[in-house]
Amino acid sequence: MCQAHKYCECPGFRVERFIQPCLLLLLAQKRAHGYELLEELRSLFFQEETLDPSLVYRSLRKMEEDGLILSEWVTGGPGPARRVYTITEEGRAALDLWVEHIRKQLQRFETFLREYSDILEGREGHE
Amino acid sequence: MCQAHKYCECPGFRVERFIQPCLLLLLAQKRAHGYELLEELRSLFFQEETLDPSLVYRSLRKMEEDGLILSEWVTGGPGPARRVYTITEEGRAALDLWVEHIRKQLQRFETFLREYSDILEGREGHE
DNA sequence: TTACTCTATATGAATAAAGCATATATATGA
DNA sequence: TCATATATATGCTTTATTCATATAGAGTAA
Repeated sequence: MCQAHKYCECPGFRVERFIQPCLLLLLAQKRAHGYELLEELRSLFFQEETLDPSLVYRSLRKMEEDGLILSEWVTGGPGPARRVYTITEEGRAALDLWVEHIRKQLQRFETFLREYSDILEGREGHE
Repeated sequence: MCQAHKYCECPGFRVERFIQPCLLLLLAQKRAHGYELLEELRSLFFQEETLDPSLVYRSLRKMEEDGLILSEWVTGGPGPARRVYTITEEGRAALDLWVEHIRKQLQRFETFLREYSDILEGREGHE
């Protein structure tokens, strides 16, 4: 097994994808179906990284179960039938709470990178 | 069940704790034992939030298994025996890779918060 | 000396999140 | 007709996290 793979992308060496808040964010902008959301997630957040469609579809079903979004089947357009999702008021409230968590986590990341810089400076100082 | 609890701290509504990179970061600064690392994690990153000791100890054992850190028992000090960890070269390399991932994730968070601000402005614009 | 607390490490069991493989079906273009 | 893009979904497995609990040394207060 490739070492870089082992320490880059493998479980234990990845940062959570935060799919759920991203889906709520996109659905707060406009109603959309799963495949559309998958494409938007890829272009907006996960560019080069793989994003498993099953994770997106499963997350959507889970969020509907929890009352954060609603779905309805739309037929008649091109291609197969689409399940189109709409965010609920509960979903908007959940998004607002998510934002608080993401702000906190962002601060943790900044702390982390600051501490890391200090270590690098320490290394240089000893040269 | 409390709704705020359900949508704040419960599984599915939290941001990954990134314990492993934090442990590598702290051990890149100085060797330390688990309990010490637990306390440092709490004061530096997780202030008010609960941090389960079992997660820390289990992460440390996993990282030792993976060759990122080494441990030895230290007795003779006050209190029970401590298992003291030292980072390896492999561990330092893993930390460097983690840093890249955290920078990327930080950018995603910034994108997320920017998009969220746009939605809020949209709301205000319609008033 | 007993009870209590703090320090210190660890495991079993359950649940949640994520990844991998795969199935299904429609529509379109070569 | 065959391949590809669109679109959704489930089964299985692994990994991460939480909760509960066990163990034990050392210090301190009653």
